[in-house]
Amino acid sequence: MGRWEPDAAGRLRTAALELHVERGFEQTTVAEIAERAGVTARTFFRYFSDKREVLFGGSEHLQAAMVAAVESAPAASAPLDVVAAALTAAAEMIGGNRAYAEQRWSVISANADLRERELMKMESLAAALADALRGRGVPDPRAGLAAEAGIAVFRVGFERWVSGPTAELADVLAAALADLRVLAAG
Amino acid sequence: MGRWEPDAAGRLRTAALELHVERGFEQTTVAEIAERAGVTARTFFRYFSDKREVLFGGSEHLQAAMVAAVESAPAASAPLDVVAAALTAAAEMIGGNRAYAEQRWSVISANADLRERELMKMESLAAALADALRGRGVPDPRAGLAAEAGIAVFRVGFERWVSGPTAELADVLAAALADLRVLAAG
DNA sequence: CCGATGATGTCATTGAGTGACATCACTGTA
DNA sequence: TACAGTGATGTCACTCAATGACATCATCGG
Repeated sequence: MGRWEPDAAGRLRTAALELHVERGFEQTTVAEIAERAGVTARTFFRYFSDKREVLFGGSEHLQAAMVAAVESAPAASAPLDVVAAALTAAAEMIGGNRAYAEQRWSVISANADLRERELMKMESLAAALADALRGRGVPDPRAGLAAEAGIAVFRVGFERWVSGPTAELADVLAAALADLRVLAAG
Repeated sequence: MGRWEPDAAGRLRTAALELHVERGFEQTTVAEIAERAGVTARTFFRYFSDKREVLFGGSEHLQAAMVAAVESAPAASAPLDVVAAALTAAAEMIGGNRAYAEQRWSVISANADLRERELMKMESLAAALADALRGRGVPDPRAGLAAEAGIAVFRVGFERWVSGPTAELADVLAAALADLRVLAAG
């Protein structure tokens, strides 16, 4: 046992989400989040590089899972099928916590600065996927394109999933990818 | 003639780009930009909602041109062909000033906050294109998907254009779109 | 000549973010 | 047992982005 309550970062994440739901992101100061978590604002910035970052905790795990799915896909798979495997991996990781996803989404979509950060995370994801595709031998303009297209599918599908009626995330993403294929063929 | 030098916004844009090229975005304060432009920092914030926005002046025009291209495309065109028309319109608007685009790009790509804002502008563009496609009768999941895919093509193509050897932006974008079609078919 | 207008300046304030340094429980080791 | 080292946290001071309130003043219409 340490000198302090354990898991300061987790407490900060919880406190932040609570306060953001209660009164909105802009109306919440870092000092207030820190106070609810039982630390000071200085400690907040030791765990999170800025005020927004506290809402984007699991993004490295999601990225790692999607990259792993790309790397472990059959060697013969076409690029977009590999991307499909990455989307399935993402759905497995996120699709189970719809209530949490919805709450977090309501906070993020209500604030422009948070939407910006979300886009940045998606772009980082796309860059990692593109790298992984290049590692499989997909040549350069196509690797980036397949990755970006995959992220576009993810974003459109995810938004439909959190906003719309009950459905499995994996199914929504698969349908969106199928739609993209139809579009490109038409 | 006004009481002050005209075109304060233009002077601020010029001063900002100069300073950002000279010493980088983070190492430049709003007060310094304003001083070089001959105004105060308070005036800077009257023209631009935040420090980053001064670098994204023409984005409304680009958006308007692309939306207009979508709206004036032949009624029989498939969604992705309509998007292609929008990309052509974008290339016409941007493709001429490669030196400026390169300078601006070097500033933006060197800073995470600016890349975030750039992504936000792209997303706003995608939303506007999706709206325009819906206005043409493209049903809802596909409109968003086609718009996002088009923006993905634009981003990948634009980056290739500014970074790579001499080529026409319109050609690079057309090639990227063709690549996307190949990917989706494969 | 005068009052309205609009662009700008001045001032005060809040809050994000950072660097420097102090504190203090716990750990291992002599 | 004592003591130096480590690591997480607190404290303090500071810079700078961003905003609201109010003052200033040249120009324009009457």
